Amino acid sequence: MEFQSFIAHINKHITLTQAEQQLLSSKLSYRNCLKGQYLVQQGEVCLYEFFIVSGTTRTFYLDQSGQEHIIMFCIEDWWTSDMGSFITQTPADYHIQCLENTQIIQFSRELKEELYSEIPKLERFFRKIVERALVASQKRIVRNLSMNARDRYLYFKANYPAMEQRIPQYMIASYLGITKEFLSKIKSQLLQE
Amino acid sequence: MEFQSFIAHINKHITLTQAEQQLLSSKLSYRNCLKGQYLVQQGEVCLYEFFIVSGTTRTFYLDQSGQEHIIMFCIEDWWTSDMGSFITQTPADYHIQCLENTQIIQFSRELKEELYSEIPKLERFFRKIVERALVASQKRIVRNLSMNARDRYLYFKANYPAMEQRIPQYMIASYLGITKEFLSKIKSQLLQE
DNA sequence: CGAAAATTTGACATGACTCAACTGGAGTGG
DNA sequence: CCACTCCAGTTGAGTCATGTCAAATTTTCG
Repeated sequence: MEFQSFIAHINKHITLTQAEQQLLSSKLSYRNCLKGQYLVQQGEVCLYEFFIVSGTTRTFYLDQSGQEHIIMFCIEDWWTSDMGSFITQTPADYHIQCLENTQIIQFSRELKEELYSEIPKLERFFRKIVERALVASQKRIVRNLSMNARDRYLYFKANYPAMEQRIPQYMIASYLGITKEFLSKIKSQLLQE
Repeated sequence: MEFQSFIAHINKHITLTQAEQQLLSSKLSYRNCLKGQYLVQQGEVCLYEFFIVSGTTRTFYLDQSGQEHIIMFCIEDWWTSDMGSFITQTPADYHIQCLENTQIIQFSRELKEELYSEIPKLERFFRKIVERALVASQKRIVRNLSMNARDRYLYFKANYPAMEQRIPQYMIASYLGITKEFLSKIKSQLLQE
């Protein structure tokens, strides 16, 4: 079946009948995005939630002084969106950009409402996904509060080894909340040990 | 009716019938907690989600060096819990403590499952609540990344004026990610302007 | 009133930033 | 295949925001 990986992802959290899987599949479509392409632009209303089938995205905030602050990276099997914008239909706070060619499935509000009414179980699925994301987000706050730059980098390296390869260092620095120069110094210091 | 404020809170997000309101009320009970009391202890499994009827709580992480890092304050009409612990039944990452005498309604996993099956709409309600919390959490990450200590304080003051009165300064400092001494210096500097 | 807790203040230390110069690939075009 | 450019990454000197520690002061509350 075509949307196998997505269905499998859902079945990790709830159990869909064959009929429900069929119904769901019939409403989906893939979209292929190029490296560099924007899925959401800060200031414009975010119309979708995105499930990443393959590829990588970054979500970042551009402040008044033109600096980028990376909130999250997203890889296959994860969801991304500017949720605040999506649920209230107000201008997005963040940009979401593909860092590689990326294949996604996108969910508009209408599609989600339709799915909720036809497969009410999905309400539970999305609740669980958001719960997980909230837990991760709070843990990130704690790390930023309680760890210094060096330890945050070591944590990142240990927990997202795949990302360290695929993502340029200056973006990792931004994600960690430090400058690219300082990350470079941390790395060279770590090598000397 | 007894659980009026709670029912009103729910009705802000979904619409319950009279019968559903009755049913819901019949399953709830208040619990009164004293200032200083812990609702959740780091290291122990968190058994409930809490709705705050009145009072204030803080959620904080105690690191190896014994330092406290405040993740959030909670006041009336909000929810608090260690969600990671609650949903996976693993030891909690955080302490949750009452800063005043606090009246709560607590929801165990069993109660929530029961409610979900009897009032499926609540699935949607909780999804929305968690979505809101996630949006707030991500915004906090961005503020911590993009603003300096002084601006974070001004933001806090402007957006949570009520809390500034009720919460000791050293906790606000911890929430902002700075030391109490430095917050004190920021305040005195602001006064001189 | 008195003790404990919270806040303030000052001297000094340091982690992280800025800026500018330099290095080294990865294209690109002649 | 070389020369050129562009972008990511490195390195170093100087600076700044914030932290540490210790003492003084104020507030809270039994």
